[in-house]
Amino acid sequence: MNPEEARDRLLDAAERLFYERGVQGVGMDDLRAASGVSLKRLYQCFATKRDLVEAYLRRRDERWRASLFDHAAEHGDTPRAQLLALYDWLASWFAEPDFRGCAFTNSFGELGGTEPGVARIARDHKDAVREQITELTSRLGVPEHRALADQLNLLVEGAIITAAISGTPEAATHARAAADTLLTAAGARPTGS
Amino acid sequence: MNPEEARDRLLDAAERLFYERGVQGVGMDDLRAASGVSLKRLYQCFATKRDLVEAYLRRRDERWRASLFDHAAEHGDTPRAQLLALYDWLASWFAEPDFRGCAFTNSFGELGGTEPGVARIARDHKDAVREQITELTSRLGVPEHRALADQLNLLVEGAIITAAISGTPEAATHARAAADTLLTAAGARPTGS
DNA sequence: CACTCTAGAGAACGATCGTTCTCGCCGGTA
DNA sequence: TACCGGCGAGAACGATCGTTCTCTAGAGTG
Repeated sequence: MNPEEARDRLLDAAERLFYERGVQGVGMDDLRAASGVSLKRLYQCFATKRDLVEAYLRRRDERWRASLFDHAAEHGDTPRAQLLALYDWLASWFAEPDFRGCAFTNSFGELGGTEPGVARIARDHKDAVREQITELTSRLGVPEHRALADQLNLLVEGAIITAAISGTPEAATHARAAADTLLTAAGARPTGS
Repeated sequence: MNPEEARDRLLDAAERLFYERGVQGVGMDDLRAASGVSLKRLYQCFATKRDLVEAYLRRRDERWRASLFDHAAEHGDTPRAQLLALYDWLASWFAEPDFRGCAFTNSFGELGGTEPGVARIARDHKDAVREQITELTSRLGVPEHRALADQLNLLVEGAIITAAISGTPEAATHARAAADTLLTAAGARPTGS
């Protein structure tokens, strides 16, 4: 097994186990067993558990945002439709059987108070999401598009945490309806959807 | 020291330390030191750490909701004003120096995947908050008041997690503005505020 | 005073965990 | 063949932690 493959398998195992059980609920030996990578190679790839946790979060940030905003770009021909498509993506995410909320929110809750690196990665992730939403609202041609983006972002965050803790996906449809109202009130032309 | 006082001091220490560092970041000896209650009495009050964690969360649920909705009742003479007052309460909470988000969200992120008791308490808490918001929207005299309550609740949740991770309190004002828009769109008479 | 009961301080125990070390095996090379 | 370097398996180490146990001192009671 070459080093890149070992690293990928470790990150795959880390993503699955950390997300499912929390960081402190997964031991290095669990990761060895789940990845098939020996402890010696594991510590060659990641000198400490903290390094592995941060690499896991950074990779997840990139993939998660790409998946969300690629979906939006592909499922809407207007900025307004693209913004509403965010909530459709959330709905299908919430329906996945192993959905357990936002990995960054969960990691922040677990480690944010004691691990500044984790807190910073969570903050960077949330900032990046909000920035990409702002990019979409900027194309609506409405005044106060930044304030609108902040409000739409709150609906995204609220839907994720509500769906995670309630265990039901309906928060996505509530968020979508609220977003539709806010878009209309902000002056975005309705698209009929 | 009588048993009730020991219990109170333990719960006070637990609330402060668990909220600040996360459950797994606090040892039983830390709680002993912070509370001044000996380990022997600690285990007389709470047979296991899990029992203490759940008691901490239950007490916090009662106090937190009472504080939020008492403030709403006292700072609004109409249902609409009371609903908007929720976000003012959030703003002052977010500004507290040791604010670190929702204790239930944080505990769910840390332990929800492995401790069903914690997951259930978090779910009960969120359900209770939403129920109390629904109680307020029911007095607005608008159609679809339940859907409106769900949407206002998403703004509350989104504001809490956003303020926690960003470290800034501005999410409360964004949430309030969005709530105002949603209330108006739902047909609630403006109060001028 | 003698006895008993309780509580506190802190040691001890057993489990877990992050990290490192040992050892034996195998592939490449002269 | 003889050597060598790196690898995997898993033991070992040291720290932490939840929980229990020991020992001692003191308060209450006759």
